[in-house]
Amino acid sequence: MSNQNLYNPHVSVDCVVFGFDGEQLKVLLIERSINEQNELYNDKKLPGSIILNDEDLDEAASRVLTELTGLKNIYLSQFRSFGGPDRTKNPRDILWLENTTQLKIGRIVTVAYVALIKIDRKIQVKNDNTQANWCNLNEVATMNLAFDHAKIINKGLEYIRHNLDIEPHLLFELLPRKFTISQLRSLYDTVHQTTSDVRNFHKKVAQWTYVVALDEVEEGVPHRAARLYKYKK
Amino acid sequence: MSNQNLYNPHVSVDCVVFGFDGEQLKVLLIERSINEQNELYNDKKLPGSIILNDEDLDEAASRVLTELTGLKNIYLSQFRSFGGPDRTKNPRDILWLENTTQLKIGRIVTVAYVALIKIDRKIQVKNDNTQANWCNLNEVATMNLAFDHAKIINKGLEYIRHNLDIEPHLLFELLPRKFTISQLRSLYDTVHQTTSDVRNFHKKVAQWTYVVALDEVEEGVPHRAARLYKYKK
DNA sequence: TTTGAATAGTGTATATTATACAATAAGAAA
DNA sequence: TTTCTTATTGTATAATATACACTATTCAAA
Repeated sequence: MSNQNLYNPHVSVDCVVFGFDGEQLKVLLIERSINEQNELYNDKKLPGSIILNDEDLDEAASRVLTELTGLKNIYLSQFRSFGGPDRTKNPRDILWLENTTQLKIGRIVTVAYVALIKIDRKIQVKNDNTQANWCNLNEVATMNLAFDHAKIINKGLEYIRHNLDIEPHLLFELLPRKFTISQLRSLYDTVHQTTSDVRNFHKKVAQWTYVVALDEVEEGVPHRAARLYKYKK
Repeated sequence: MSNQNLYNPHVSVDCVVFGFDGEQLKVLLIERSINEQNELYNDKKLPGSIILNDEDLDEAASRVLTELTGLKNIYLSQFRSFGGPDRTKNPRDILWLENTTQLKIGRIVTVAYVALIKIDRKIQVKNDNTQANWCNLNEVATMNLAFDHAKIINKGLEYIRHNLDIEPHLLFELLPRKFTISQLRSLYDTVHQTTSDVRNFHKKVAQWTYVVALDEVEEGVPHRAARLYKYKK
């Protein structure tokens, strides 16, 4: 157990990373393979890990996200901790934890973060056999997820739904640098679970001083091209 | 170290309990005495404790609050975790922790909760030398507080300021069962840091279907008595 | 080159909600 | 009866949100 002085095996961080493909919200999940009695078992998990001993929680979340996805300088918001005594009781999860950490694992309390990122950012695995993929949010319910990660994703979604009202700026983390009003409206409606009127939405955006029109239109569409806008804080 | 199998000394919960005395917000703090080199040192801390091994975080928060204040059936909302590696580095705090828990203490990540309660609820210490008191929020900055509890209180305050907009119902946890519109307005303005117009506030409250007028007026005031209202969910 | 298909872009009338503002009512105390 | 203190109430105006439908532009196909 050589990691003993490096890692704190009682606390972890998990990152719920949301993206938007123009139609729906997606969440970034890591493929996990477990060799269980010589049968290979595959499922998915959130990017996360136990924390280092000398590391703050926010630092741990950033580090873990970079290690597992290559993503750097991502704005992460802590939204909730999960610590039910049963969350690390599944034998498959324990097996995987002890294999990957080389530590004896008891109960782990996890501190969960959300991040919103542009979906076209390169997700590059740096080291081993981990593989990160975008998954449709509405398929999460039907997938096999490690630990209580399905619950964590749902709570993360709730969190951004409430907090984008307070922080509308976060929306733009999910859009390309240049975007159309249609894209913005589609995202807005997806997050807020509304269907807003096209004209009224244009009026609303017109008052957002941080959305500025560019002298460009989109290209390669088989119809009238829409004007492009950018976000300026 | 007989508590070893009972307590998890790596994770704690802390409760930021707010009350309202009609004029300002108050927070419930526990007196702490530390015998440091034969000098008695006094300061204050939030009601909190390390968690039990078989206990969920929410359960731990309820238990701790009951143990330290006698309060039961309090609605607690988890709002944030604090886990900087330095938060349990103050020798005085370590001394106190090891004395009270009889455990070797390293780093502790704490999960913080807020609660809002009626200030006239009886706070009764059940066991030992702990003593809980209401403290004015605006004096917290000038007091000596354990660990990072000053920071936790501030974040808790931020949390209720944001979340009472979403959950106006929580406001009524802070008022007596029967209250006047003045009291409600005073609380509302204190929390939201506003000064609202009397007439407009009456109109606003009139549309809150969950605030119902009683057939009673307040008593013992040296002027026209105000009508009493109650909260009905 | 004309036509159709697809999406972009725009204005006005109405309803709802928020704000500003001051005089009267009620009860207690002198 | 007067005075003091707080409670209670309405109206006019401004700001914001909503409902609603036609014309514009571009590409592609006939």
